[in-house]
Amino acid sequence: MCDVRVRFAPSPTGDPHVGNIRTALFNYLYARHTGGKFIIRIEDTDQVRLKEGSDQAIFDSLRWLGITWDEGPDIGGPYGPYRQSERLDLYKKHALELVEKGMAYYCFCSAERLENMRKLQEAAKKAPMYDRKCLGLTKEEVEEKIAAGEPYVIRLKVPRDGTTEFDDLIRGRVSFENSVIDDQVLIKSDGFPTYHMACVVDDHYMKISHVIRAEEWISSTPKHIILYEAFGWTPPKFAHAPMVLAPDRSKLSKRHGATGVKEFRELGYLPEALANFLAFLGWAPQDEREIFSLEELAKEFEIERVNKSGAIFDMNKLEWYNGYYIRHIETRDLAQRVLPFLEKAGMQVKFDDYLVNCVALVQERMKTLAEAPELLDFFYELPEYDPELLIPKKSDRETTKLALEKCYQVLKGLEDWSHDPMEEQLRQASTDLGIKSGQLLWPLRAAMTGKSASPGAFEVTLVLGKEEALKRLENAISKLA
RNA sequence: GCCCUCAUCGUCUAGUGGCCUAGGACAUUGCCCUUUCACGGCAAAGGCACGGGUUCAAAUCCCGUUGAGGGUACCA
Repeated sequence: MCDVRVRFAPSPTGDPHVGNIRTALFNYLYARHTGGKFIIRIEDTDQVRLKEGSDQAIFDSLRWLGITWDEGPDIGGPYGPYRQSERLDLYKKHALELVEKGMAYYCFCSAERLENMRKLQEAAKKAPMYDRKCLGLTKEEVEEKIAAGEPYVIRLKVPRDGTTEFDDLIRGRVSFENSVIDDQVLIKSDGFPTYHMACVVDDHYMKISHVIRAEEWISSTPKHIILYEAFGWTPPKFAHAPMVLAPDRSKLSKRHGATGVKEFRELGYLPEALANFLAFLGWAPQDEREIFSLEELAKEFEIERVNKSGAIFDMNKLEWYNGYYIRHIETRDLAQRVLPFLEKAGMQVKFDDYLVNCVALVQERMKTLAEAPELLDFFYELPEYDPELLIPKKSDRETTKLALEKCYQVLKGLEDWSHDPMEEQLRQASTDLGIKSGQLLWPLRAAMTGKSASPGAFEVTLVLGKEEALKRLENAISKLA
């Protein structure tokens, strides 16, 4: 039994997509579950789509989520290099070996000819496939063309009969007629390998045991298996995870809103929440638990339990997870995480006990870290507000003014600035005035916060401190004068 | 068009032939808690795509239909 070695092989085209990261997560969890290795390989074979700085964006996103790897371009490993652009010779060498064996061939057809050919085939309602024009070239003709500097690609000669099958760990047996598989380009005219070539060669030399990737790769798998066979290599095991879809069931893309990990980070989602949510997109444990840390996921995750059908990325559920994690992490920790969002909103805030005390009061109301500024701003600066805000629905201006003045007296005389005596005396005060507690507490809360929705009156008053509380009461009373 | 894959509440899912009168979570609605907003508690509504088989028994197995998704590139 061979050791488990799995890999995440993104192409560096920008901020990694949550769908890709879900695939990375599954690989990671499988590796950790089995005690195997998790490898990162950068597939930078498309010089056109390549985006500068993407490697870093990918590493950052994974690290942020808590995903660690055992081998990769940044940390090296025994089977490097882990960047395909640094392995070009290897691919070329193996492609030539296939040509030598008669299993691949040079093709000099122009893009225009290929395009015309496809159009004709489509018009004739036939599957568009390369017509093997260049397969008929003699060795001499090929050499002549190469010598003349004609651009060329190397194509795999796919058998025209028989079937290619594989046992997918998630889907069971999948079978393709070879006759529908095109003669895949292996080496492009710029000398770079195609995905199919590079991925097979690398997975072999990096001793990858399981290829866990998204469903969109199912129809490429037979091409890969044919390649493994051509080289005389044993293919790895395959597992094709379901797609991550948008609410309209199409592929999740930018027009549906946030799709990149970095975006979710900036939107104020916690890595714990995103990871937990993503793990549940296409996978679920046997029992009914919903909350899992990465460690717990690694313990429970089984590739055989991954679902077959596409999963819609439901923002509502993500938000719920996020709120849950916000409520359950340490308050000091939350305060720490909230700080950059407050600074970004232009608030003059530093990390201190006051901040922690404030955060404690909004912790169970916060769904994303990005909401922190609007939830906390009044603790630092009382916002402008309409005097009408002070007056509860079931009260009037006079009563409210009286209530506020009473609050002022009570708070001013309150020696023990703590919750229970404050509550006791304020409730007593409303009784004394012959009004309902709401007729006194709403105005107090509104005076303290300048908001219609906020944490409770006692809690806020307590945190603001006597001096500030009295100041805000004076301000409120003058508004009603 | 051709090939492949998939199909349980609106969404994520549990379910591997009898424990299913189909369970949970999110979202929705109502009630409770309550000074507001949240949180929390309780409750309601809501689903096995359709049609045939197989079987004493089917959400579960088989076939077909329909629908959805993916692939069909010198992109990955």
